[in-house]
Amino acid sequence: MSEAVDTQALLDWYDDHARELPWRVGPRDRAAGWRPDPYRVWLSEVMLQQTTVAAVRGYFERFTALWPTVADLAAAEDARVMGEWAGLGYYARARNLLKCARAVVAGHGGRFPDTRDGLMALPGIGPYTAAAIAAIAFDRPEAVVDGNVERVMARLWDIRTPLPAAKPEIGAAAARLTHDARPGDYAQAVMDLGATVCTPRAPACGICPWMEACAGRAAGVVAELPAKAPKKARPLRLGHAYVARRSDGAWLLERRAGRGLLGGMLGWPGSDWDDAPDHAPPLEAGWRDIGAEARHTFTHFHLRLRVHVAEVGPDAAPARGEFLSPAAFRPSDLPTVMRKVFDLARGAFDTDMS
DNA sequence: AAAACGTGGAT
DNA sequence: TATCCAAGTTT
Repeated sequence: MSEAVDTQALLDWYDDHARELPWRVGPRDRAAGWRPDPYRVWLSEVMLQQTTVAAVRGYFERFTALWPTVADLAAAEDARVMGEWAGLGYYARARNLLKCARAVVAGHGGRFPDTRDGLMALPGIGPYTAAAIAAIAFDRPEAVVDGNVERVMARLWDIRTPLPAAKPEIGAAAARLTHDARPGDYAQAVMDLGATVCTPRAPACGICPWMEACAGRAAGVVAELPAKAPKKARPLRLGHAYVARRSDGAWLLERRAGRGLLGGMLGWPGSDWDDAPDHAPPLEAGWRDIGAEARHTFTHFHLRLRVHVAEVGPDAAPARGEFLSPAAFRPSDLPTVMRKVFDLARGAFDTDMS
C-alpha cells in the first residue's frame, strides 16, 4: 500500500517550501550537517502543544533570550517563569517545563535524553513530543503524530473513523511512512504539509506532492476528513473578583494553587466560580461593584466574573493574598482572564479620578 | 478512558 | 456571536 506514497517527493517539496521558524534548522543547513539545539527543540515543542506558531514565536524569543540553556531555565524562579508564560495558556506546561529542566540538569547532566523512551520519562513530554524531539534533534526515525499528521493521514488513506477512535489506525499509517534517511526533515515536512497545504479548510490539493496517491481526494471526501466525535456544550459559570489598590499604589494579588485551572499563576482573589451567594471578599473595605463583568471562555466552560474594586489605606490587612508594589507587579504576568479583570478595574479607578 | 486543561485568530 | 481549530499531556 505505502509504495504508492512517495516520501522522497515530500522531502523534495520540503526542500523548497519549508517554513522558516526560529527554532528550526532548515533543510539546507541540515544537509550541511547542522543540528538544532535539543533545548530549543524541546522548548518549542512544548510551547507548540495545542498552540499556533503565530502565538509561540514571541514567547520562544523571550524565553531563549532570558534563559539560553536548560541550566539557565532550571535555575530560574518559578514565579518568573510562570509570569513569562502568562497568556500562552495550558499552564501545566510551564509547571512541567520547570520540572523537566530541573530533571535534565539534576538527572542527566544537563543533556536531554536522545531516545523516545528516555524523553517520554520526563515531565510534560508525551508520545508526540518525545517522538518529535527524537526525530528533529537526534535524527531518530520516530513517527510524529500531531494534529497535522492526523489530518494528512486520514485524508491520504481515506480513514473515516472519527477521532479519537481513529488514533491507532492513523498512528500505524504514519509509522509506515516514517523516513529512514532524513527522519528529522521528514517529521517536519509532514507537519508543514498539514499546516500549509493539507489545511483543515480549503486544502490546496493542486500543489500537494501526494495528490496522486491521496485516497481521500480520489473519493472526494477531503473536506470531510478527519471526522471528529461531537463536542460537548460548555456550561456557564459565574463568580466574583476583587481588585484592591492600596494608597501607595500596591495591588492585592494572590498566587493560585499549584495545580488545576490556572495553577501556579498570579490572580485576583475572588469567589469560587460556582455562583455561590456566600463568598467573602479578601479584605474588609468599601467594595464597589463596578457593574461590569469579565467574560472569558475556557476549554470546557464559559466564565463571567463580576468585578469589585476598593481603595484602601496603608494599614489594610488582607485575609488572603498579598500587596505587590507597582514595581513588583507586571500586568503581563497575569493569565488572560485575570488581565481582563484588571483592565475593567483599572478603567473603573480611572473613572473615579476624573 | 473520559475529562481537565487556555488562548487568540479565522470563518 | 458562535464555533472551530492549533506541533498534546496528565490524571
